[in-house]
Amino acid sequence: MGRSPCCDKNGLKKGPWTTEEDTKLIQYVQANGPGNWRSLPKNAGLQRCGKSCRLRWTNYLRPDIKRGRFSFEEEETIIQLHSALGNKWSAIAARLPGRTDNEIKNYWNTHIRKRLLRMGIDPVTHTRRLDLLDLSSLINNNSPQLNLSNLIRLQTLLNPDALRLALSLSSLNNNNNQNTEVLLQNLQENQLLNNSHQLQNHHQAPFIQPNQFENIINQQIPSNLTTSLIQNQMQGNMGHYSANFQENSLTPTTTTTTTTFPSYCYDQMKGDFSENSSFQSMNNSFDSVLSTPMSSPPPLNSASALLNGSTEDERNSFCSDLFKFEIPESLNFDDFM
DNA sequence: AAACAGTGCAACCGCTCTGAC
DNA sequence: TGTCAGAGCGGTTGCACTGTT
Repeated sequence: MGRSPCCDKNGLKKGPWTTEEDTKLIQYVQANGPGNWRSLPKNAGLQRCGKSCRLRWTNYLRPDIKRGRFSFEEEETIIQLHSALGNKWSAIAARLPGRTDNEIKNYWNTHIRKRLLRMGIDPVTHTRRLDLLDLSSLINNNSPQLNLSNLIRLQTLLNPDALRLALSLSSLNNNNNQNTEVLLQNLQENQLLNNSHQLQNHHQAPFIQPNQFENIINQQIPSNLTTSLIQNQMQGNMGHYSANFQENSLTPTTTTTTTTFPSYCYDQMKGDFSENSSFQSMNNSFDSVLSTPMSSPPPLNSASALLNGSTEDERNSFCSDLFKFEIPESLNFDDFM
């Protein structure tokens, strides 16, 4: 006849636990220790099934449970462990003292998963979902040059820093197909830069003008300059990728920006760079940054400082606005259909 | 102010897996 | 080897809270 049910469902209470029930369970477990859950409700005078008692104890009443919101470090740990372990919540919980598997699972499903999706990252595979932002449809790959009109249209959608970076990167290699690929990758990556930039400076960087844009496209940048520039930007402390594209940027009018990332973002950037031979030299910089011990307080402009004490919305916006575009009212969407 | 929708979280359900006996 | 209890997991529900209309 198979296994008998763990408890007689009839007559047993369900739903939220009362403080009285909690007190009974705590007192019983303190006196007798956890375990023997099937007989516990009867011995403790509880009208609950053993499984309900076990879940209540392990997920809520255990003295070592840490309540309250997840810290930024905990969140990072969850993401990194999930990328390695998958949905093994108990294994993840074992590495987060005071957190339960159920709590982590709920937090994943209600916060992190949504955030990753908004970032265009598949929460299962932890890889970027290109289908969410298929910029390739906006650029004519048959053109020997990057299609200027399309790029100008892109400029209306993307922060100018993104395009400056893209154009800088495109000068690294003379292969146009590869250029386009690199451009597409880094246009998306640089949404990170823009988003953090906005978070710190609380204002929108000015858009460059079309005539400036043509000058940018026509300008040739020595590849070693650009590479060293980007390498220099990776000398941020505390494991944060600090990018300052401004001093050597292609437009002289904007202010210096420093950009920081959660280390989770480094993995993505590092992976992206490693896929392209033009950027392999950057990997050492990533490695040195990632191996920097977190031994001193983070700078005020670090992601930790920004996120730990900020609101949930702010934390969301830090990573979730990666694909947020400014769309001018005059934009004709038919052009993209 | 009330109705409604969206969100977060505790708790539950059903199932599988594991280890002890 | 089969049974059982405990543990773990994915999915779901119900409710309280909050923001919007």
